[in-house]
Amino acid sequence: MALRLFSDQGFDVTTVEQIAAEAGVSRRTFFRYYDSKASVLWHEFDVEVAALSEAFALVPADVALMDGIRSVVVGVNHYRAEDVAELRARINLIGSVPALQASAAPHYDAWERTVSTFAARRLGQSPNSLLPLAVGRATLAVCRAAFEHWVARADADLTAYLDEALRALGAGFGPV
Amino acid sequence: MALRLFSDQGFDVTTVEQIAAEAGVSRRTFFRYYDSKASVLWHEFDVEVAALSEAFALVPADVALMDGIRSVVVGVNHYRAEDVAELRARINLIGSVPALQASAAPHYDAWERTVSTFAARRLGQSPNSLLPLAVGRATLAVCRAAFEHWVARADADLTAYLDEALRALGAGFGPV
DNA sequence: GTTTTTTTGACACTGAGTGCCAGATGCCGC
DNA sequence: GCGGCATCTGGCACTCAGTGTCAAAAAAAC
Repeated sequence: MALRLFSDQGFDVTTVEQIAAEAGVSRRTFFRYYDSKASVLWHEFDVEVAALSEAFALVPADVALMDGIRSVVVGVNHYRAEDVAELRARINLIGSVPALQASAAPHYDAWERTVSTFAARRLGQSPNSLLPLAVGRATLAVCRAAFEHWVARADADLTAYLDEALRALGAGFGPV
Repeated sequence: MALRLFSDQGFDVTTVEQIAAEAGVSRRTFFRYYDSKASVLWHEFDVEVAALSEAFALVPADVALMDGIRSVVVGVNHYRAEDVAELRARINLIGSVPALQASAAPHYDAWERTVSTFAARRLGQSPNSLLPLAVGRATLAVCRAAFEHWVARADADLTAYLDEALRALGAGFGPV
């Protein structure tokens, strides 16, 4: 499928024509199922957003804000062993191809808004207030750092990096 | 110039042909000075990255990591009163036009790397290590929240929001 | 089996971005 | 001044993503 084409020959040189042919449909039909060439890769990510949102609803009220976020995010990012190779390929592409980084914004936005909504509830503020916004953005930021760090080295579990990054965030990256 | 065209009629419907005509050059020449239609808007931002990098070099060694970051970022974001309107227009466009959000990645990346490099020096680690990466990303994340919050309401100074967001980050968004 | 609705493919079009080449423009020593 | 040089510019042609339109095909409903 598309992921293999992108990984093998590169995202930029792969045309929609090719992807469509691989899938046995016409170019025009491809664009009826996906908004763009890049959006093929974001489907899994969007699924995670939905999972995130469900998991947040189950966090007990006595868990501290950043602890709740950390447990939810780490929990949602447990992958089956047979899916890890594909996950790595996807994150690697997203992290290294400029055209794919460019396509990230709306998906990141939905992810962040999910966290912001949870933070807003906990803080008794609107999701558009400064603090909830900042919490949502910062959470994704450190997770992306963990994702990329994990892809760069094969040495540990993804969740270990996520946990470390989110703990550091919750501690204000200090005391230093 | 381009910013006015984008603000007046919208980014998407403004063609490079128009911008080039406005500047009195050909379409082809436009692309010799700018990589893309969007990159016109990022020049100022890239200038800030350079200023950031210089300011970090002057931070005394006894200032705590997140305090140093906060003072540098806030210091770099003091704008002259006559430039504020243009800044608002630019941030507003960047925050609301999908095509412009998509073009942000390389510029954000440079900004983040500047912060990561400072954090790495302070932590005695490589800029590619998990923690410095996370600090750089998270710092931009909360600043973007502050920028957008500032654009949405006209009520306070930009630096006040930046300061608030960065203080919250340094405190791990707690205690809550 | 016929009508209605959905899905698909073909075609044409816009506009971003790039490679290529020829002409214009500026700059040097002489 | 003038020829030679490098750089800048504009025109042209091309690829490819993405979109609108419409007619044919395929499914679904009756």
